[in-house]
Amino acid sequence: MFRASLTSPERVARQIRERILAGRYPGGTILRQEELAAELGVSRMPVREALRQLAAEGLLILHPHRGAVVAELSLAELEEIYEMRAALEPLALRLAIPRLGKGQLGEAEDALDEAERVHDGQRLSQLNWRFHAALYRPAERPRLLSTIELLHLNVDRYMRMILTVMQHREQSNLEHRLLLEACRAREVERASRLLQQHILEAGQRLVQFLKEKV
Amino acid sequence: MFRASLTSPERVARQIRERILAGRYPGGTILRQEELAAELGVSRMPVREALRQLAAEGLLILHPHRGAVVAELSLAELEEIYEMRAALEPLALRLAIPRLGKGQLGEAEDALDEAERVHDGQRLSQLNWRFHAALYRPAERPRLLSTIELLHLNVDRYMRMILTVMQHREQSNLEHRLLLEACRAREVERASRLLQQHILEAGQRLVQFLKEKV
DNA sequence: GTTGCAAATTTTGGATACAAAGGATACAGT
DNA sequence: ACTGTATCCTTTGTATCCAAAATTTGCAAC
Repeated sequence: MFRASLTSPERVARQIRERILAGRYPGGTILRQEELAAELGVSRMPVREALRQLAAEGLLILHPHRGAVVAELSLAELEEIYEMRAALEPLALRLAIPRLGKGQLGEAEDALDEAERVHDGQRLSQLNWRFHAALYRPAERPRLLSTIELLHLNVDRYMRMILTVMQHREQSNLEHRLLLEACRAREVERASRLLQQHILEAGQRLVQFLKEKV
Repeated sequence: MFRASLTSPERVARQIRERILAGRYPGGTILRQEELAAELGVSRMPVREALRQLAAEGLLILHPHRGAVVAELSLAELEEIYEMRAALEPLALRLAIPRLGKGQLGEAEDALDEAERVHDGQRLSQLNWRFHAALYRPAERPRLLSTIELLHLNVDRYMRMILTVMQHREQSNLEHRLLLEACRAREVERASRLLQQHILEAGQRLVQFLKEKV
């Protein structure tokens, strides 16, 4: 029979991933297999598979015989990801709106409500994804959804930094509320326009924020 | 210093990938590590990493403790991939057209010329990708390009089947020529409209073809 | 002091060996 | 005959060990 039985490479991958996203391993960090293995209480073998997994997700770059380096995202690449999101997410939303039920709308609203109360970066990032994913899921496009998720994953490290800036959060919340209303009203065109604009503007704010931070 | 030194997992991944795309391992096939290892003259370890790589590419599904299964693409998923391509490729083309040089236009044209003479499925698939990639590359959006490449990879198995059907090829070549002309003339809007239409229609033809084949 | 080379060290890549999980099979009980 | 269960076999998962590659260090020559 089936059993979930999370296998070590997956557990290890999850832990390393979270460390990268939390900023504990900034871009450029060299990850040593032995070190990770010892720290996570496994041998190097599962670590190697985890590293390959994370490399496939775009969080690492594997240099043969030289090790795994945490991927650095240039501002250009960051903007690129937002361009891709701006192309894909409105597509998902368009397909989803006709099938949106009370359940998803409620889930999205709950995420927004909590996001206004909470202040932890990791949690805010989770809620942000939950909001978006709830709206896209009814489209029933698994590949599209997981591609979008991967893009989110890749900007998440930087997202978390700006998610604690109050000005950004207020603007973002406002846009989210407007988007949700458009979805409720089944106004496909307006919703997808709002979403595209929301993504592009969030991208611009993030790039701006990172530029100033240096 | 640097050395290319293709590492075994990559070699192994490439070979398995080619077998999947060529139809030698159809969807649903269970891949046994030991068997692959023996056949490719390595131990199970590089095979495992290769399998993980291919799973990340979407060609396999890894079931913990139960093995790797070649991914089956339902017609719905196939259409989904074409929807994604129709969203992403016109974006890449728009960004690329202003920067298209003689080099890329020539490369694209060469690919079309050869595609009209050649009849081998694998080669045709290569040429088809070369044509598209040549037009997108000047956009200088590496993630966008590799995402598109991944989508191509995932439909390639089915593409190869229809690429030997003369009627499809003629239609496709015609559309490619029109697209190339629009690019030469720097008509961004027309070119991106042609491309989107080309992708959606190719997807429809493929779905139709596969439906009839059953 | 700087540059070039070579040995030594570190670190990754790959193979073998062992453990554990899943599935198949045979047997016992009803 | 059928069902449930225990055991065996196959296959995957993980650890350990050895080999190969890359980096670092030390030494020598200029």
